[in-house]
Amino acid sequence: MNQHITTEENSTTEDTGEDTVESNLEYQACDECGGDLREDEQHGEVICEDCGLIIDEKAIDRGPEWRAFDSGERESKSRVGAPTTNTLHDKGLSTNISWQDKDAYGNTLSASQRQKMQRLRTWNERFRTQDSKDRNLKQALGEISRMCSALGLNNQVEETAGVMYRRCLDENMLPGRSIEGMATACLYAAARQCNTPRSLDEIYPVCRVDNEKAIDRSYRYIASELGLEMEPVDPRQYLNRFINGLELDEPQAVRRTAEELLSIAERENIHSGKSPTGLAAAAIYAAGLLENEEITQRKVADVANSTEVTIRNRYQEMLAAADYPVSR
DNA sequence: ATGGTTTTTACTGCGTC
DNA sequence: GACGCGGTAAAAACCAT
Repeated sequence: MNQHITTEENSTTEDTGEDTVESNLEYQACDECGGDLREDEQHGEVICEDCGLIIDEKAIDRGPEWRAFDSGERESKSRVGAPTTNTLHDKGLSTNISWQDKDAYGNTLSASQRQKMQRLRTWNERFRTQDSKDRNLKQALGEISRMCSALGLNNQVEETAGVMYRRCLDENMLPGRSIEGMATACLYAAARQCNTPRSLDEIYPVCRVDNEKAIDRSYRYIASELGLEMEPVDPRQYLNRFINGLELDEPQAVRRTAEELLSIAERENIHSGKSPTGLAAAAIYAAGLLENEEITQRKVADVANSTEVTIRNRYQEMLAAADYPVSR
């Protein structure tokens, strides 16, 4: 049984997000060529349909759109209360007292009322995070949220990571492990499952875990304990991001060629056992050669967190497998 | 723990600008 | 001389067993 954890039911952007995003994008045009923009939700990127320029890597959570224009929509969109979210430790269901000292009409409160509200806030906060699990969860979700922002990962990843962490907590997997480590591991797994992988090398600098291996260990633990069936990362998922990190004249040509090379590599079975980032880097470098782009091994290695040696080995194998150089 | 594989580190020589 | 590239050897990391 393939137990992919997703949060489709609870995703706040699920049913309304798509049309909303599409209609928003209609009004925007690509800076480079003026083409239409398309949101690649899988990769959390906004891409120009024509030239493929990535306009925005960090998907913005545009939040729920609660408008309904006919009875059908009203039916499908109707909810009781606010949407629940796994990014808050109580799923956003608890009382929240505004920090502003305003009443419902926006009028400023009197001094005594202000004092009263302050006391209520204090107590509300105490009840909200009453037991240790809640406090634990609150901290973990805060960490996950922070790291998601730092890494430019979208809300779906945050939700998924949140669900995973909850499961870890429910299954009593936390004792003896650090909250930060498990939260980071959940995020790593979630990013992979949402097809927006980030390598451990990328995650490590933004997390608050002091050793990189601990994350890896926790990740494996989670994956096996929760029965996640994690497939190896597809190197193609790194292409856009890495290419974007290089300043190229024809990024799209390079991307297409690199994609092709990776597909061939996959077909010829020279990819298994090799690091996905290294493969992606080598494909980009090789594509650069074929497309007459000036890309140095050093630069690709840098954006891909790999090394020149690895790129050399991989790209030669790939070109050989592809029977290149064939000029095109 | 162990052995096989892959990646990284460090160093070298070569050609070019 | 700096730079990009290719190769190598040895260390380190990784992975299945």
